[in-house]
Amino acid sequence: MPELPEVETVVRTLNKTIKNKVIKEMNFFYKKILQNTTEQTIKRTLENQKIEKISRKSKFIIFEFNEYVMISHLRMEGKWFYYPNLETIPSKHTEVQIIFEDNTQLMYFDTRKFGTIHLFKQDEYEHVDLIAKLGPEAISKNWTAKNLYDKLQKKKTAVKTVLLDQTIIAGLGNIYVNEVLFECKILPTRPANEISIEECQNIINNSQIILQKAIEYGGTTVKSFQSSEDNKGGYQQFLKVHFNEKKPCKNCGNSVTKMFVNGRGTYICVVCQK
DNA sequence: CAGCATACCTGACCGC
DNA sequence: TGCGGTCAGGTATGCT
Repeated sequence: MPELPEVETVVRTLNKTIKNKVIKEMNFFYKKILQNTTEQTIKRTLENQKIEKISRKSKFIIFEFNEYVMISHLRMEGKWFYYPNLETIPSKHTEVQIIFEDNTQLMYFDTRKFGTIHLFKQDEYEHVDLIAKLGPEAISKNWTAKNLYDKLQKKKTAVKTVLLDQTIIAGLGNIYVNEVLFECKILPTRPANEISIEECQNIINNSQIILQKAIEYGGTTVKSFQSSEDNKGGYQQFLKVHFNEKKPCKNCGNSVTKMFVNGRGTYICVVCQK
């Protein structure tokens, strides 16, 4: 499901619904979701503990407890839904059920089973590769044109592929990178080392504008993205090229083309993007 | 190390 | 109706 705006939306929703709740019981129906721990260990560690807050690092959701953090990555289709009572019971694609002391609950669903959960000590997680290797956040002020330019200079692959590399820049995914490159009038297939410093500045500016706006609208609902069961994203209406194959380009009216770059669906206007 | 292919999974959709 | 192929918001791993 999620790129940075969708994950941010989920985190905001979770802070409204489950912050300060104490876990009574955790159930894992798909145990392979646990990457660096076991069902027995995570239950022993987190049951009876309070979720102090939920934060985000790039596309990772961080459930913060007193001494530990549980880190969830939704990958393509993961969803955390809150239910105010116990009437909803786990179903076919429920992988995790967290029941709180007040008999409310949180469930994790993931049809494709790509999502992951890690358990770390609170004071160690920022230093593990998973988190430490991430590049600057696409919406942070620390991301400068010079910084991006220097990184792109070292790569000969398609600029789109490099922008999707989370160790270069964290938070862009396939939808928004397509939108950003369209807005910048840059062909996704251009070799990264041929992107000028002015174009780097343009990529940064447009990434920040697009991601911020997507956050305001609660993300983009593709198929089933929802931050909660009754809350769908609203950014789809602003997509200019993604999902717009054969529709007229919003700038010039030429038909939007779909192609593949490094195996990912890529939407462009061949007239506007150079 | 760079760059590319493949693996991880399931379901929806399309053409025959 | 069924079958086979393709595609989907992501990332880790392994090959050349």
